[in-house]
Amino acid sequence: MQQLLKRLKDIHHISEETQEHLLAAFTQVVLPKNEYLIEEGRTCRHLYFLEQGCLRGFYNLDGKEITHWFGFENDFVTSFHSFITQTPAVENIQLMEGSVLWSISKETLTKLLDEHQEVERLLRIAYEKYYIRLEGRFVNSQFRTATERYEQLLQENSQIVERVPLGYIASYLGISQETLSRVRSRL
Amino acid sequence: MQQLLKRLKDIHHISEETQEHLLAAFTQVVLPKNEYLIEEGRTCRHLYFLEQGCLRGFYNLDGKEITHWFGFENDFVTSFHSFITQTPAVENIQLMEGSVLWSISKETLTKLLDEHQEVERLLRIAYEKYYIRLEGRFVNSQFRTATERYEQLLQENSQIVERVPLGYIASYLGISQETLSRVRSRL
DNA sequence: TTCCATTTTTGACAACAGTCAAAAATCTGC
DNA sequence: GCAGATTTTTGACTGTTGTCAAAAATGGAA
Repeated sequence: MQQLLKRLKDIHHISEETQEHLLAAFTQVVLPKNEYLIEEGRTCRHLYFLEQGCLRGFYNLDGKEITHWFGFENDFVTSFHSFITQTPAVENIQLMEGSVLWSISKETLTKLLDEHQEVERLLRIAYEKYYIRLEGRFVNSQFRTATERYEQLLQENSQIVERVPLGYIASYLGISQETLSRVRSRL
Repeated sequence: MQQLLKRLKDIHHISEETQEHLLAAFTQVVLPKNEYLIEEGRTCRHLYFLEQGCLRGFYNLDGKEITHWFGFENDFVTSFHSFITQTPAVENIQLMEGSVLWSISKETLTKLLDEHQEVERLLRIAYEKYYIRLEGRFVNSQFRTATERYEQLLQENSQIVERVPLGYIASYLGISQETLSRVRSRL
């Protein structure tokens, strides 16, 4: 739980009192490999902090599974669209390893936001960070070739390459598994 | 200015008092076609509300201009990365039509955030909306063909097609101008 | 209206990436 | 350690898109 607290404090300063309330709001969840955290069609009522393990978000397109993001240690994960709008998720989130997570419900978070101005600010800053991170990924994905994207992944996110099956990485990069295999053998 | 107020109120309820402070914080800016709002390498110190007109964000990649987003009436625009982190912008923002904007500086916004909890919440909710909008665009851009992306643009954002030169749209969709021209002639 | 600059279209060709299919390698549970 | 399932690689072929170059169309200013 110290990990979660550290991550929160890295985003924005939190008073002792708010720290206590925040930590009390999270519940530990331990799940085995391949389990689903969120399933398509169901509304996502929790936000999770991933303490240990890794997972992927994917959706179905023309019968194929498209993995569009990965989560690792110290990430906050959920289907953001579903969690924010409280509408059914279009994606699935599945554990790629047995994982330890900390969960907070939408209601509890809303309550904290009302009661602690610091939490409101913390969340605003967290969204800022997440926004510009997504923007960076978007720009890179659209305007670089498959090989360039893989090379960049190797440099900036080598743990993905080490911990994730090639097929998932291929769809994450927006290319076929065969092409990725060839790109890799060329390097 | 009523347009700006309406847009803010659509995001989240604002008290009369906060409304006054908010509106007083914005300054009108009128700029002609082709003018730059933000230039690559300079740090962006303002957030803008676009009341009338349209503009594009683009950056240079291997000597080519890549337009990666457009702004139209009622959009909040800036180089978010530069504005949030206060580091030099990697992108340019250029007016595609003569435009009327309302500008707020980073310092003024920071002050408002400190003094009005409502503004903090409004901004948090705005980021939520912008985040899930970007997420949707990301998913579509990476996993659909050029033709599909253009068809979707026609359906969901026909004003882009009507108001923006084809060359800008092509790079927005991540394809060459020639390919877009052929896609269009086939429809 | 006319001229010039800009934007869009068309053609020919090359390169990159996708698909289908099968073989090879790797991982898992017993 | 073995058998079966899963994952990765390889091969042959196809199709889409990019590039370069030139022609056609469009738009704006005088």
